[in-house]
Amino acid sequence: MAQAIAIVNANEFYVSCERVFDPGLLGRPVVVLSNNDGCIISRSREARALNLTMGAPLFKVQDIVEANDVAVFSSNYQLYGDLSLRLVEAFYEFTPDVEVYSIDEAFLGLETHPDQSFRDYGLEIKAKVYQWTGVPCSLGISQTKTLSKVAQRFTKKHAAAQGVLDLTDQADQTSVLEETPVEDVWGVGPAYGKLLAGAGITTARQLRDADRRWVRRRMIVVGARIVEELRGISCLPLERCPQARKSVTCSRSFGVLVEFIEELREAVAVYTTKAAERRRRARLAAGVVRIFVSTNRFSADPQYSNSVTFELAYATDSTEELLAWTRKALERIYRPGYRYKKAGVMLNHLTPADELTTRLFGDERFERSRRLMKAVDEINRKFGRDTVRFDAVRPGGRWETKCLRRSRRYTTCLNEVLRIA
DNA sequence: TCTGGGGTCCTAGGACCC
DNA sequence: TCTGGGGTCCTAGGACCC
Repeated sequence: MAQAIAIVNANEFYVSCERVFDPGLLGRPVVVLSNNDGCIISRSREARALNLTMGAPLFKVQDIVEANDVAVFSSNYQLYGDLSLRLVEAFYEFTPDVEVYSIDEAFLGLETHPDQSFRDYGLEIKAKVYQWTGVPCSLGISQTKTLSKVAQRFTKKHAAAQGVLDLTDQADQTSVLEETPVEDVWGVGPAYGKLLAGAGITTARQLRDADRRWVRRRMIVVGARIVEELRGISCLPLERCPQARKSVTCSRSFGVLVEFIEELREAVAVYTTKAAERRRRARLAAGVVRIFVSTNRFSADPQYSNSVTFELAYATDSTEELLAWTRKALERIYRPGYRYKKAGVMLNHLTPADELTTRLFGDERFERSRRLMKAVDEINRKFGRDTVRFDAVRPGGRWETKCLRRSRRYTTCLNEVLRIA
């Protein structure tokens, strides 16, 4: 029995999700935009060929988009999240050793029988995922996560090996690492890429064979681990149980610039509610609340950004209580005379909500508040988001994030399901 | 006119304590 | 004038990921 780690990565995931429900998009250039319809965050192969780069602001590439009839979508996270769950279900058909790494990829612990190659096994996984979801993916297989990533990116980039590359053999590793630019290694970003280039290290193979102490000194333990992993020594084990979140943020850019505190208040209240709902779903209470506001950093307007953090005497998961805190926080940092572009709410020091200590004062009121939240959550679950809400929470303001080209929520919203005429 | 959002980990350095 | 050593805790900031 042979063992290895595989990374399965959905190709152009958001674009692929859009294509699942609209096959007319196949073969066409397609892009998906970030929140507020700002930047390109997913591109089809055809869009890439038009030089539409990752992260490009839409307004800067509008000419290319129009000249080539590029299909443009706002991001539809309900749809992508739902398809992501279906991908994971497919993975579990093959192994219980699944680490969901992000919305579009997972590490799998693989075991094969002597008469089965990793590559054949990988092809089976790829086929099953496609059959179940309609989403194409690529796989890399090797001894460590970092090597598997190298393999997966290599097969994707060179459209080689039908999207499944087994890189468990050492001689193969050396030749692929040699052809891999060092910035393509998982964990090497722009800053480290530059540092390494300065030292004459431009390929993944050179990094693998670099002096350990030098790397440890200049790229801290993170870099040292990368080198070990490239040498086939696993430092990043598969994590089957996801670690509990340490923080949760809800922040958005505004659709229009906001000057007055009344509108900021509405936005902050909406973000607070979202963050609190997410925490209650995960049964976690927050001990620290932080809010921030900022102007548009790209504009020539006077700039201001600030944040404030409150440590709560008692952790809470009640929207009611959190709203009071974030409202107070906003008063503290709001300065008139600026045009605000963005605000956000962050919850920290998350602790299990069932283990909250009894409060010395006001515990009864807190319990009442929690019962209220429970009822609110149930109603909203049954009848849809914001069926009941606090008065401070007013969605639909001018400030709301733009989302003009969202496809239908085919899988999560009953009145948006696909119709067949 | 229009430029995303949500995370993690690691370290240096300051504050503070004995 | 001379001015220790070691520990902990916290935060800000850098780097990376998707």
